[in-house]
Amino acid sequence: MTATQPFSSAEATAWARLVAVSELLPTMLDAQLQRDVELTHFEYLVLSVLASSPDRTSRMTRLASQTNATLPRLSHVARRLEEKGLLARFPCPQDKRATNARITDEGLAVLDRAAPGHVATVRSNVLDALAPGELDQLAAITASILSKLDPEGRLSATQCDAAKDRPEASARP
Amino acid sequence: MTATQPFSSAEATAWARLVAVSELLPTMLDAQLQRDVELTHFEYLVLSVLASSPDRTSRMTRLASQTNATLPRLSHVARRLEEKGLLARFPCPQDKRATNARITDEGLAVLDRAAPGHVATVRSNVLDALAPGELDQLAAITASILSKLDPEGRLSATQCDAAKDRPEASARP
DNA sequence: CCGCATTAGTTGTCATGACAACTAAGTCGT
DNA sequence: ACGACTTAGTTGTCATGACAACTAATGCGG
Repeated sequence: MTATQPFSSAEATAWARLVAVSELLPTMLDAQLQRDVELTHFEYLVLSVLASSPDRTSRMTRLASQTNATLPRLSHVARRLEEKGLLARFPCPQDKRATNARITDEGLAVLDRAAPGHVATVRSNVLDALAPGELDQLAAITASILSKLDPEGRLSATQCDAAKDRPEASARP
Repeated sequence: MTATQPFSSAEATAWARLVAVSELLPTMLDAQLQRDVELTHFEYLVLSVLASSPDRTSRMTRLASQTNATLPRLSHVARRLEEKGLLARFPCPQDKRATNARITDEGLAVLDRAAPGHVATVRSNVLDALAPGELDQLAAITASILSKLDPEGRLSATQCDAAKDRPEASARP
């Protein structure tokens, strides 16, 4: 009723589509990984971050920020992954408060089994859709948005520039 | 271990950031709306679609596709919104299988109360972050991705071009 | 070196989303 | 006009995420 017309037509379009993508993309990723290897996309992310971490190990807090998650969320997932034998937790010697998480050999195996299908899904649903030039635009736009969503730059993707520094790293997707 | 290097560095960066946005954005939207008006972002979307529908009414199936949701999901949410008095459901006279959902006066009131804060959040977290030109790039990129995620174009945002056709409509954000 | 604030994690509760199973109404072929 | 098929929607079950409350270890000021 109030006459305020908050978004311009162009803004409304872009916003509606971004919302749709944020809704559909996670669902699709979860569905594919669940179907193929009984893993959540978030679990996959956790494992893949660990796989490319020094000594296959990361502290819970750091792992949480690397995966854009809250600590409680990660803690629950770590327990489940541990029960499945894909991950091991052990106390950090230096700081007895802290917990280290390490991916097991079995975890690596599952990851290797999962990777091809996951990569194919990402390609066919996202990367292949982009016209030349749109990849860099997407990187720039998401960086802008993340700088607002995560001002402290605590979370992984914002630091993702760091990943660019080591292009030879055995980066799992 | 397998040497396949599935994503290029640029791809990995863009992808990681898109994943981060898809993770953080819905959480942030839910948090703001929940705090301010005890509404999920999805509930807000449902109400706002209804508010700009003819006769404030839409059929469940259509409403589901307009909000990028599955029918079961919408059904649950509709029941909750009905319990809160923000929405009314009644059988469609023409097709007795179908159910119409209409937003109530109270629903409109809540929506009006919610809109300013929501719009401000969207602006400050997303739209304001974009450099000139990036808005259109974002619209184009998300359109491309949606054409893969939702090939049939069943869901709202893909049809969002239709929204462009009626720029004077009392579109709620 | 003692107490208070801070940091690291874990656990419990509750709401929400996906999926499957089900009911009911319309449609189509013969 | 009758039985099979399809469409519309609802409901139940289960897993997952957010948030709050809790425990435990560290660090800092006096």
